[in-house]
Amino acid sequence: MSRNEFICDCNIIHQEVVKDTLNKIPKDDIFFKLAEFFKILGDTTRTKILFALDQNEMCVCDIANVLNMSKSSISHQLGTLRRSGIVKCRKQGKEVYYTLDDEHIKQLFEVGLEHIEHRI
Amino acid sequence: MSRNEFICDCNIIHQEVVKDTLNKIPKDDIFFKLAEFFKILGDTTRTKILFALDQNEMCVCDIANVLNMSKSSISHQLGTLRRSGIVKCRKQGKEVYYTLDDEHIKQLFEVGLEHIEHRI
DNA sequence: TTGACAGTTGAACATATATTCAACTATAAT
DNA sequence: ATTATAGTTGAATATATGTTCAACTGTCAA
Repeated sequence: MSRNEFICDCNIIHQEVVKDTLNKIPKDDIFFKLAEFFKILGDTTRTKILFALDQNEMCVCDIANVLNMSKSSISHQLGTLRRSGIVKCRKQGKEVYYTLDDEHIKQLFEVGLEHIEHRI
Repeated sequence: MSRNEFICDCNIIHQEVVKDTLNKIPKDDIFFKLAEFFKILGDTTRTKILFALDQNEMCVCDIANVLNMSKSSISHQLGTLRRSGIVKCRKQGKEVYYTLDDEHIKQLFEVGLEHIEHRI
């Protein structure tokens, strides 16, 4: 069992390590969801929105002014964040107010910033 | 001061909130680096690689076998992870062995998984 | 020296995604 | 009722990115 048992184009050099890892590795859908979550955080517009909402509840126009971007663009991103369960909104009159809906965001930012500092 | 002072296409509805947020918000390059870091984690292939490396030091072929993907693809992703300072490698003979080079990865995975659980 | 294999790399291709634009809904004010 | 504004949405466009392919380097063994 050293070759051609997998689709990949190389031999298994360390059978035990590979076997051990295959035993421990979670199912694909876990990685899919995990990557999907981090992908949401992997955009400057969204990270700015999340930072802003961590400071204050804000309506779409407020956010657009803070980021100096169009309402449409912000609204699209807020939709993405809402569908991911990271922000929630409440409607009041003509305005829609957004807040964070995830207690991990601040923590993730802190860890992320630590990584950045560590890399300078 | 309620209009046309910013490029964005809407009024400032809550001046104080906007002002307060603008005072607190970090500079663009911070968000750029932060998003860049999270973007790295926002791909299933890379999250799998990182999980695998968190279990064992592995060479490229080992990882390719675990993920059932081509050497080339894995090598490209390892390059991305290396340039981001998330993994490091050592060469021994023909093989190149990779390990994690960031103490935050496990922590980030845990927080990410908490978010996923919370969303089910 | 020759062949085999681990790994890297650049180009090409396919796919994903962020922003813009235009049209639309809903609410408030006159 | 009409007008103005907040916000949403789908299509289009431009850009970013992941994988494949082919060519390449470096190391080991015969």
